[in-house]
This record gives sequence, structure tokens and C-alpha cells, in this order.
Amino acid sequence: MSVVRVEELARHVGETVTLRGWLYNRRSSGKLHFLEVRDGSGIVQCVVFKGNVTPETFTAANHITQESSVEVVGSVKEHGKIKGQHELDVKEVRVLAATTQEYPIGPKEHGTDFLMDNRHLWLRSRRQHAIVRVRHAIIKAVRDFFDGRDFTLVDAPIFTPNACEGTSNLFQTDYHGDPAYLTQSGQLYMEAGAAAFGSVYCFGPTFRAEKSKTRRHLAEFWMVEPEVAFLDLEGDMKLAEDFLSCVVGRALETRREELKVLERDTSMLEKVIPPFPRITYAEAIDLLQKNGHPEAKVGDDFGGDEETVISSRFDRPVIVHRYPMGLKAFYFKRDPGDDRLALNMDVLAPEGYGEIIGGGQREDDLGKLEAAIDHHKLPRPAFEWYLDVRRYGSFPHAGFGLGIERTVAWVCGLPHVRETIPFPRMLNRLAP
RNA sequence: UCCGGCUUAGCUCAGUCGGUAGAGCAGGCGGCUGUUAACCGCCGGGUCGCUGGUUCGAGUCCAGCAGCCGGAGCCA
Repeated sequence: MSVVRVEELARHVGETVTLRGWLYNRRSSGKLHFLEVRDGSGIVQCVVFKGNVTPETFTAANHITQESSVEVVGSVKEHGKIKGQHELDVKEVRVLAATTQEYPIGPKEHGTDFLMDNRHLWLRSRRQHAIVRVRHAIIKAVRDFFDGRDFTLVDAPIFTPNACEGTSNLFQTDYHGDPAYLTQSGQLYMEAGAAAFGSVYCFGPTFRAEKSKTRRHLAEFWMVEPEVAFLDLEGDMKLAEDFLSCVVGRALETRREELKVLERDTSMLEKVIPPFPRITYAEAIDLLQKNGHPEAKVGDDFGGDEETVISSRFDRPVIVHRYPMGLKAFYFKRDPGDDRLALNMDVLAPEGYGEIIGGGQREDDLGKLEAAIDHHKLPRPAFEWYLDVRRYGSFPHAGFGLGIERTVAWVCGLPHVRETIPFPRMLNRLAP
């Protein structure tokens, strides 16, 4: 008799199998007990009929507490009421370990703060399970995409010696007596990597110490950052749309069931295929002025509100390119056609999910990059290694960064990024 | 940091005009052969966030503080 996983049950109809898992919920109807058992791969209804088991087993089955670990033996059959689903006709139920106290998360509603306090247990519930599985599929698709295009994985360090880009607040740590900061981006290291390997990417956690309390922010989030030698902005945008389409397509392909649990309307996701609409920053400002933001003017950055207005004009992700240099980090290359503009691009997700990709072409001229560092009042010595990338055979190159949690929130249709990462780190949450 | 809201049973919430605390779920007992957050009956369960004030009397009104949620700024 084989031990099978819930997600494999369809291949074992008519067989007697063993399941090991935890009691998710229990209902009863006199001579029938319905035990919902989950094993990590899914949830299955196990039917205990009084006539099929010993009186002791029947009574005991009705007293198994929620989330006790159990072993169930039974035969697999079609669900009595729901077509396409399967259930287990129980022959034996054994409690492996009963809960020692009442499980805190009941089948009724709970508040977010309470659930986050119990995040280690909340992950067991149906929706959270679905979200983490979608996240996994997205991350796997990210790696498969770059691996399939012969990118080399070049991991960037987490500890960095300087508060580099000078834009956001970083977490400071004590590094054997010297200050060190948790990375906010692996990009500068990827530029060095591109000169060594051609096409590279890094994928890891990044940190921002900003006191942001919004549905789009985490203190610790995961970012994938490709960087490609001899690529211009045009190629970068092409790479971004191919990449995002591939990732979303994979989630749709491999995580249908999970998206159904999340009640995600996938029609908007089906449309994520290249090419994406592209507009310039100037066109975006114009669009804002004509759609409820008459105060918008060149030089403004977009808030969440503005991003929603722009993205809602399109039925798929939209690329906004060529922002004013003043709004962007020092390392962007200037547009040869208008040196007030940066050769950068942001990808805004539809349905109000905002910026999920930011990137562009990097400055490859040594003198201009030195000037930009001075202009931003950044400490030159910290950037000598970065300038070396230009001193020793400079080359045009471009790349971008994609925020995993915002992408997962968008694909899953969640209102907040906090549920897209197993253990979120936020302004007021460091535990569990 | 700023603006707004919330805080009552283990959990989710109701609580009228200021008059002495309620429901559902969870837990226990019983009932029902097809339940889907099952349902029905019975039982136990309270520092009304904290501190102070007004009042004969405060869960309720006022002030301060704390925690949480949402938004802004900043960003992915």
C-alpha cells in the first residue's frame, strides 16, 4: 500500500492508499464524518462512514482536533458531489500527534495583525499556501528564463561598504567595528559581472530602511537584476517584456489551481504578451494632465496614484521611458537626442500594481560618470572599483531590476505585498 | 514624519440617549448517511488598550499615551 500526496490522488482512483498530513477542518452528519486533510500538496475530503470502521475509530474520528497530524488509510474515489474532485473512503484513521492546545486560526475570519503574529501557522491555510506556490513558480520561471538564455548567475553581496546610490535609507550594521550596510541593489556589481561574463543576473534579498507604511512596501524584499553587455535601452525594453511575459505565462500555465483558490480573474494576465505599449515620460505627463491630474508637470515623479492612472489606460504592462535625469540615479546614460533625459525605463503593471521593473542603459563614458558622481555629491573613493569597469574597456550595457513581491501581488491579485513573502519584514514587524 | 480610522471573550464583531456585558466561531456534551466557514440543542468563557478627568454612575463623554490599519512622502 503506497503513501501518496493529495495532488497525485487522481492517478490512484480505485486504489487503497495512505495519506499523511494534518486535519484542516472537520464536519459531521451523524453516521458520516467528513475530515479535510491537508498534506502540503493539497486538501482532500476523507469520508468516515460508521459502517466502514470500528466503533472506536468512528468516535475518535469526530474528536480529532484541528491541525493534529494524522495518517489516513482509504480508497480513492470520485467526490460524491463535486465533479472532477476526489475523496478518500476511510478505512483507518490514526492520530500521529494531537495538538497540545487549541489551534489559534479557526475557520472564521481573523484580523491581519493577528494572522501575521501567527504567520508560521497562517502559511498552512489554503490561500497562503496558494500564494507561496505561485511565488515559487514565478521565481522558478525567472531563473529558467535567464538560464535558458545563457545568463550567468553572479550573486551580489548583501553587506556593502557604502550607502551607495544615496537615494534611500539603508540598514546599518556593525562589521567588525566598521559600519556596513545591507544592500539595496546588486546592480553596480552586475555591471562588473557583465564585463566578465557578458550576460549576468543576480537574485536575492534587498533592504530598504525607509519608514514606508503602504501596501507596496517591505523592509526586506527580493529582486532579480539582469545586466547585459552591448545592450542598449531598446534591447533592454525588449528583454524586459519578453522576460515578464514568460514569467506571467508560466504562472498561468503551472499554477491554475492556485489562482483559482485566490479567485484571480486571469483575463488581464492572459494579455501579457509582447510587445508592451511604450510611452515617453513626457507623454505620460501629458496623459496625466488629460486624466484628472492637471497639476502634473515635467520634473514630477509619479506616486502610486499617478502610476494607477497611467497603467489603467492600457490593457497590459506599459513601459514608460526617458525620465528627466534629475529624477534618476547617477549611473544612467543620457539620451543622445536630449541630454536632459535619461535612457531609463520603468514597467508599470496593470490594475494599479505600479512599478514592478526599473532599469535602463548605464553611462559608459568615464568622464561623464565621474561628473555624475561629483554632481550627486557621492564619495569618489567608494566608486573607484565601479569606475574601473569604464577604465578597462568600457562598453555600452543595460539592465533592470524586478521586484518579486510586487509581481507576485499582481499575478495573485492581492491588495498588499505582505502576503507575497513567507515571513514579511515591515516597518513594525520583525517577527515571527 | 504628517493626515484619517480602529482597539470589548481565545478569534471576528455588536453594544441605542451615560444606568452595571452580548452574538457567532473555537472548546465540552448530545442529535442527524453527503457535509462544504455544515446545521440544531445545552454548557463554561470578560483588567471593555493604558493613564487621568467630567459625572451619583463611563464600554459609552473629554484629554494624553500606546498599539494596529489605511493613505502621503520615498521607492521595487
